[in-house]
Amino acid sequence: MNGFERRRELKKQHILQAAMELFSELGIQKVSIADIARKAQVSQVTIYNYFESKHNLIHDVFIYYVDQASNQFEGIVHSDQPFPEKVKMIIFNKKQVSSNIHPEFYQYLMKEYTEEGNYIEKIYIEKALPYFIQLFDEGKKKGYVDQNLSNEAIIFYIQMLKDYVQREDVYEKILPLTEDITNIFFYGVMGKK
Amino acid sequence: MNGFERRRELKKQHILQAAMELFSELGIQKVSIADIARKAQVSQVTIYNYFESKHNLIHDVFIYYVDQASNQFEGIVHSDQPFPEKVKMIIFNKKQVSSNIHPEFYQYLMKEYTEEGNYIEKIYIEKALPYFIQLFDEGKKKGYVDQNLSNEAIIFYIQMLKDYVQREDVYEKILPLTEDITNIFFYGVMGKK
Amino acid sequence: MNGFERRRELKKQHILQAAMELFSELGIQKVSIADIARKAQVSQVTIYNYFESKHNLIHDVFIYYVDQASNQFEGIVHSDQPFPEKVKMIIFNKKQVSSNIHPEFYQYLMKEYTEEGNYIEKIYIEKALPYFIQLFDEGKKKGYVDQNLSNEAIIFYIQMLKDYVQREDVYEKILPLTEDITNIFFYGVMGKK
Amino acid sequence: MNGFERRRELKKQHILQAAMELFSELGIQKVSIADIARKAQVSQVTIYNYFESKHNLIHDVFIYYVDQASNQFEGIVHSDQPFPEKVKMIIFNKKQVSSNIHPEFYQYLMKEYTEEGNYIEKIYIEKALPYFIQLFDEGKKKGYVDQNLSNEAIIFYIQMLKDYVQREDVYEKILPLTEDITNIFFYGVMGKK
DNA sequence: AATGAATGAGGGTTCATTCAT
DNA sequence: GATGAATGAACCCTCATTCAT
Repeated sequence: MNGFERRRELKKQHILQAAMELFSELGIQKVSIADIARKAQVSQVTIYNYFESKHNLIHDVFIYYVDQASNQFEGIVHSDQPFPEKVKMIIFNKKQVSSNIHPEFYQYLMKEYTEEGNYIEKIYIEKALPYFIQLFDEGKKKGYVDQNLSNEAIIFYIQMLKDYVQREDVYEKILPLTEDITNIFFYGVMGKK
Repeated sequence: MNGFERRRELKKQHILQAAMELFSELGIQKVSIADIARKAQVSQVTIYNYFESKHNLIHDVFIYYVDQASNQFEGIVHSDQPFPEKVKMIIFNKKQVSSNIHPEFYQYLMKEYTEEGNYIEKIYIEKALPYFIQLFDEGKKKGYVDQNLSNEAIIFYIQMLKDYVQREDVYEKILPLTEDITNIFFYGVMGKK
Repeated sequence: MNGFERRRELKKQHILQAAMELFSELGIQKVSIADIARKAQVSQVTIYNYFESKHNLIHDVFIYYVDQASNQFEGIVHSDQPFPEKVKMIIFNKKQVSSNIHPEFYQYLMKEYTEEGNYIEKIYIEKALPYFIQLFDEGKKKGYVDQNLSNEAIIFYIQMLKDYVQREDVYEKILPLTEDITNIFFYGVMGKK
Repeated sequence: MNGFERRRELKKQHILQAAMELFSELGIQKVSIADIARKAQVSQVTIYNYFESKHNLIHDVFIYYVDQASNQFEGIVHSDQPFPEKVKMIIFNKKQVSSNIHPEFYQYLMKEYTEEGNYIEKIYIEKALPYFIQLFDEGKKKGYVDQNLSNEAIIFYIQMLKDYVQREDVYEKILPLTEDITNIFFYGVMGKK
């Protein structure tokens, strides 16, 4: 990658970052291209030169998102903390780019794309899923996780928790419940016996 | 309530119902007043006569929603099925008007209103919450639920599950996991011992 | 048609008239909805309320056009002037709404519509063509027109002439040639013998 | 002309050719500079370096066009076919670059330029007209054309026919009428006596 | 000389809301 | 009270053109 391409790539990421932040804060539909252009300090047309349409931009933001997420995720999975600590971090570490897809992205993309939908899902599975599985295989081996539970069900739970915890409207209310929520996750509403 | 008022009230509910259905199907932002007017077979202005603004309409749809939900909810709580069955019904019974707020409603209202937010929350707490608490008190008494867990945490979990299960994009993938998900809810990822 | 509908119809025609004039003067592509709205003294959205899209508007202008044209045309055909005079009028009477389609309309519609294209052509044939045929049957009977010539060929000639004569860029240059052009039409470049 | 200039001239013609083809296919307004740049495989700015504006480019395409046309035209006029055959070729030979201006060019230029208009017309007259006149003088001498007809009127007819025949939307419908149309051109609607 | 990047201006279209009847 | 008609503001997108390298 030469200097030209590198600069182009940087600017692209700059725009993607701006878009991602605005999308996260306000939702996709409320953010206009003009908003993104303003935040990224480029003209609207520049965005079109890079991404061709709002649709494509959203698509690329999604990939950017998954990419960043899986990197951070990998860090946690490969760290040498005890298993429960890893799980807690994944669920509650708000600053981290969420490793699972923000639901609005996913929903939007699935509704609008249909065909590309499969491709997007593929990307997601390839990038993010393996770390989930690796993590819970570890959990099962170490006795923290019931061996009979399907990975799908566990991942569903983690994703769900992560999504919710990261939503601005619930985050604050949940903080004091951290311990209880972790407990429910590990021991269920029935509790340890 | 005389005949006039009754008719007015009916028409209002008619509009609310139409709006609710469209919001549920397409999300709030994608539904225009014109769409609602078409579906409810009234003129746009009639909607304004009743609700004054789209904002207010959404507000009222929300209340309508919570109202319907809490009624159905009450039915389940007061029925004479065993506790775990009640929980399962609440989480997985898709046809039922969701007893917790559809997240987009909640998010939208919280972001837009701020001030009224508190009022809306109050409504929600008054209407829907008591049944939750009643239900889990029953669960705790009958030994299905750990007495040390806070109601807030349990309710958070239930809401979260219900939300996710009801989302079109995940519903189908989750169906085969029903058993596992219920198990995790009751016994955690660690499983029964 | 009650008062409401009549007024609506009038306004529609008002917009159509404005659009037609602008299209004739500047071509279709150069005329923006804003231009038409300004000329018709309505808001842009009003135009959308009536016609739904620029595309549809053009379509309707076309029909409006053909309609007006065939009326005027009928007048000439049924008048009691001698045959050559009628032909001359049709070709050279510029003020008359051209009875054949302005080529840009036709081309635009054919390119964009494809499917509706057939419908449009049908309209045209139903409305305008019969008068052409009637006229030239008269011409053949009275000995002004060679009986062996196909109506298609004659109509093609007339249309072509009319189109050209009405084009702003050639009109003035042609005026002094009126006599010659008429002669060629009747007697060919070879001339009367 | 040295090597530099020659190369420059070649590139210019390359661009002109690309532009001409696109204009012919899609009309002037629908073709963007970006389209032309893509087709000619140069950057947009290169086009501006050579032609300064889209306006100028159109102008130069026009001249390029007339130039090519008059060359082909000369070939026909100076060939040794019988006169009627030459005329037929000019009118119906679609592949040949039209020797008369494509109407959209002419109209566009006339409307936009006004001042330069005269210059363009001059170019056209200088290049293309003499061959027309030469051809019809031949026709008059050989008895195919009425001596009393003005050249202007004849040329008007030829141009008009050529234009129409070359339009995609009418070409196919006209093919079966070739004979009739040629007859009308030579003998008029009245027919040979 | 040639290019990739960038942009202001404008076009078609939609929407929540108001006006007039 | 209810409606059809009308609108200003905003949105996505395109284009001819210029800037910077």
